[in-house]
Amino acid sequence: MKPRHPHRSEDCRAVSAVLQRVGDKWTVLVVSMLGDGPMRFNELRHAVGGISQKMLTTTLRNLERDGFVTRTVFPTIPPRVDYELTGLGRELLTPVMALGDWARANIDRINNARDRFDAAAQS
Amino acid sequence: MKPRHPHRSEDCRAVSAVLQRVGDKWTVLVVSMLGDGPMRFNELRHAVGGISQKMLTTTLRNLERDGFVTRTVFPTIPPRVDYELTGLGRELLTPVMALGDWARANIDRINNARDRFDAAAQS
DNA sequence: CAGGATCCGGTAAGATACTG
DNA sequence: CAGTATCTTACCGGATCCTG
Repeated sequence: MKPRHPHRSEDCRAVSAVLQRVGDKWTVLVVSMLGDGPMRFNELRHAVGGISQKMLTTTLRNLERDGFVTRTVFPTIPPRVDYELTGLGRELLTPVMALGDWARANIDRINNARDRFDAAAQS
Repeated sequence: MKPRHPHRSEDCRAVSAVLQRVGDKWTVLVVSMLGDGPMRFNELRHAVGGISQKMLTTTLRNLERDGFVTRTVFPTIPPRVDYELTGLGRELLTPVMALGDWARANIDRINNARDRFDAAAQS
């Protein structure tokens, strides 16, 4: 009687790939910050906090590559670059936020399980 | 007029931490396989496909540590170990599946964006 | 201001061999 | 069967310095 949805290997890989992008160290933070509207590089850097400029650059490049953000350069002096979520990026935000809400709601349970496991492994 | 939900730094970190666990290379595959019911080690290994026994072991240990799966040892010969999702694990499956569905639905758009970006970067 | 270039350390990930 | 132990490789993430 189980629903038994297929688990097509190919699909699972695609899901896994997307989750790996989303799950890398900074992506979610950056995307959720951009959820409030376009931001400049250093503005983003400061808002996220604790990210190096290198990692912010690579994170943004990857997001741009996958079509989640647009990069707009204003050829002024000093230069100015705006990053903004695309439609795809905003759509991504929905399931990610859902997972985020779940995480917030259950982080205590996870931490408790972790503490119990570590305590049990102590012996 | 934006909703402007808070982005409490602490919360975002927790979310990010959970996403990193969920987003590591094999976790989603393993959890989704276990979504159909308990499985043994090698059964899981074969079902996932392409995972080394070492990575499967560490993935399962981490999932056990965080309270997502239980590990049941039958002291028979040959030994038998069943892995099964906990309640927490099954709850996790819901938002993860939602993200998975989104990923399946949009993988083409992502790949297209990627191809376009790479083609543009060619010059 | 926004980043490119470079170096370095830590850890993830795989292959292989061995064990209860 | 279900791991553990060990080794090697690869890449991630950070720090620092430099440029238009």
